[in-house]
This record gives sequence, C-alpha cells and structure tokens, in this order.
Amino acid sequence: MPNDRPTNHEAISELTTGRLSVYLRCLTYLQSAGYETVSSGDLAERFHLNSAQIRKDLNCLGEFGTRGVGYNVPRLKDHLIHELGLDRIRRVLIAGAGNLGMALADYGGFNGGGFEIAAIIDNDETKIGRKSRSGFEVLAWDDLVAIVREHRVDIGVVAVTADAAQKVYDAFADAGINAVLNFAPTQLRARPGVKLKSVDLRINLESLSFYLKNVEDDGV
Amino acid sequence: MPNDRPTNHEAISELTTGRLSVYLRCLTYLQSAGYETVSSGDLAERFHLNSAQIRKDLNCLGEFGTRGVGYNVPRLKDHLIHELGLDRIRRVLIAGAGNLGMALADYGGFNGGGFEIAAIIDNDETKIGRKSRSGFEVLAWDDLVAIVREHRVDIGVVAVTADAAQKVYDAFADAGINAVLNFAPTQLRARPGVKLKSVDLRINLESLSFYLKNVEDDGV
DNA sequence: GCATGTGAATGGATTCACAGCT
DNA sequence: AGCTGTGAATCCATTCACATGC
Repeated sequence: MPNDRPTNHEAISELTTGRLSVYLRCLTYLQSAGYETVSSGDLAERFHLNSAQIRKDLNCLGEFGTRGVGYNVPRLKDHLIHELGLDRIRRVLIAGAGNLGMALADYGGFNGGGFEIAAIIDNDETKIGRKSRSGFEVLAWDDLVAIVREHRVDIGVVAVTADAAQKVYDAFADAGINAVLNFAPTQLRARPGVKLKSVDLRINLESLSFYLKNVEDDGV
Repeated sequence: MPNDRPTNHEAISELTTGRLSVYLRCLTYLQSAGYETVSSGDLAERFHLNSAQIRKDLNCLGEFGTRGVGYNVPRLKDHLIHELGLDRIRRVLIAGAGNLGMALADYGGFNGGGFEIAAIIDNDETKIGRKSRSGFEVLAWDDLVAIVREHRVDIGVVAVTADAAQKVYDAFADAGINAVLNFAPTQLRARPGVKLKSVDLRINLESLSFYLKNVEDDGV
C-alpha cells in the first residue's frame, strides 16, 4: 500500500526539479512510442543518465515503481505532470517588446504544453500596438497591474535591457506576480516569495569562449 | 613577486567560470563608475555574493589582490577578459532561422563584446535569402562546411526543433566547430572535444510552475 | 530473478576562520 | 588595521551497493 507518504516539496532541490522535467520529457516520448513500463536502468541507458539518481529523484514524489518490474509509463508521466503543476494553464506576461521578447512570444515552448502568453508589454510608445508574427499585440507598460489582474498572470518574463531589469522585477512583484524568468544580463535582487530564475545568454557564451581559449592555448 | 604561478585551467570548474563572467560584469560597471580598487567584501555586499567565494574564485587565476587593500579594478578586469578568452573575436553561426534563431542574431549580447554573428543557416528553401531585422541574410544549410571555413566560425548555436538538434550538433562537430550552444529542448549526446552547453527554456518554465504549484497548495 | 528504495560512501562546492602580508 | 589567500569544516549532490519486496 504505497503512497500515503506526503510528498515533501520543501526537500526537493532545484537540481532535482530540473531533472524531473527531463524525465517527464523522456516519458512523454516513451509513451508515444508505446511503452507501458520502463526501468530506471532503461531510462538511464537510453537518455544518458544515472539510474541511481533517477530512482532517488522519483522517490522524492513517493513510491511509484514496482520492484522487479520498473515504472508504469503513463502513470508516472501523469504524476510528474501533476507534481510539476503542469495540469493547469500558466499565463505568461512578457515585459520588453524587443527582438528577444517578441521571439519568446512566438516561441513554441511558451505556447502550449501548459503555458500560454497572456500579453507583451513595453513602455516605448512606438512599439505599443505592434503585433508579433503570430499576432500578439504589444500593450502599454502602464497597464501592468490591470493586465495582471485581468489575465490572471502567473509568470513574468523580463526581456528588457540590463539597466531596466530590476525595476521590471520589482513592478512584477508589486503587481502580485510570484514567479519571474529573467533574460537580462544582470544580477537581480530577488524578494522573498517572488521566485526568480535567470537565463544569462552572455554567461553561456563566455563559458564557451573560456573553453575554446584553453584548447587553443593547450594546442600550441 | 606574484604571478609566476601558472593558472591551472583544468582545475577551474564550470560553476567557477560562470561566476568569473559575473565578476567581469561587476568590474566593468565599477570601472565605468570610476573605482580604482575594490575589496572582495565590497563586491560581495554590492552584488549579493559571498566574499570568501570571490577570493577563492579569483585566486584560481593567480594572486591578483593586495592584502590590506583589495583588487585593482582595471587590472583585474583586463585579466579576466584575457582568461575568459574575450580578447579576441568569437564568430557565431546560428542554425535555424525560426523566431528564436532570428531573434538571437539580432540580440545585442551576440553582437559586440567579443562576439559577432558569422551567419544564419537553414534548410528550409522558403527561409533562405530572407533577412533579419538588422540585416543578416539566411544562408543555405548545405553550405555549412564552406561557411565554417570561410568565416572561421568558433561557436555554433542550435536553434532548430528538438528532433533535428542532434543532427545539427553532429554536423557542427564534423565541420570542425568545437563549441556549441543548444536551445532545443532535448538531451543531446556530446562528443569529446566538442563542448556543449544547453539553455532549456522549457525546464526553466516548468521549474517556476513547480514553485507556483507548491505555494498554491501550501496556501490552501 | 530482478528492479526498486535507501543507508552509507564518496566527491564537490561553499563557507568559515585565521595566518600572513601590506 | 585591514584584506587577501587558504587549510579546515560544513554542506549538498551524486554514486555505490545491497536489503527489501514483487
């Protein structure tokens, strides 16, 4: 009789949740390929992961496997969807209608699969009213609070320049948004209760540059 | 007489190099604000970092501080630029002329500061010949090898769909590219010697969703 | 027999705390 | 006096290895 154990969410680390997303993706693929069950060993080999880590990670959510058999693919997948909160729609508001903001609005990953764009906003008069390729209209930055309330925005995306990013984060927080994804290349100061994740393209590029520099230097 | 110590690059972890990029950014700001020296304590307080970690990280590059004083801002900055390999131009090739690829081509972080777009390529006939907002023309995927040689491409960016990503990575590797930045939401298998970094927007969004789910559930 | 679930062992990364230098 | 550089201590994450249960 498994699974009366309450899932301890506090205990699940950021690294683990990232991997849970990966597992969900793997399971979605396996289900579409017709698999009914899968073992941690199969998963590990197929997707270049470590089987012990898979078991540890999945075990955070309660006992879902059957000893001697493995995991039930559709059941585990549904459970992951539920645990990651992907069984409801998350509405995403993008601040900044520059190249990046507009591209994100049209990007597949932000529309579908549990997420949808609520709006794009900008404070540049000349950008307000324009539409993205797939038809999202740029609204006025000043209407932030009304938009958040009306569209029940869950997640704010910061796609503005580095010097404006903190202001946008703070305005999101004041407007009642509790989760923010930042693309500006700067260290933001997060408030308690308003989760911040940053994607810093610049750091990724520089990290590759560092790698290249070392192979170049060692090669001489 | 410091600094005859050879910098041991093998020993510098991925996490550390990421922070070195952050420090470089901080120092660039401080220099523009006219600072001559800065201590690890100042840096830590100002940018919400840990002073011991800053010292450990910087010490990987050799002894650059002065006890009782701190670090010389322009000198340390120049050294970081050199160590990260940012004192030469890195040419970036983008595969995939969809929304994301085109946006990245026009994105500020990919042009300037040591990086420049060499080309965008795609295998969709209807996209070849189009231009991005800032004027980059989409070239033919089939010319990959010639383009890499002619433009001396350093870094390849994967901005195609998940199912095509591995093929693109492998083609990059075969064409002689040694560093790849992947945006496709999939687990790529990397080859030795061809550095891979992945930016998975989907995982970031799902991680925020997980956070929101937990505050919602705990709030009830 | 076979694969999960998990304590124990390992390996890294962060932080502490202070000796040593300016 | 003040701040760096760094061993020691701590914390966290990964991996091992096996008892447990189907």
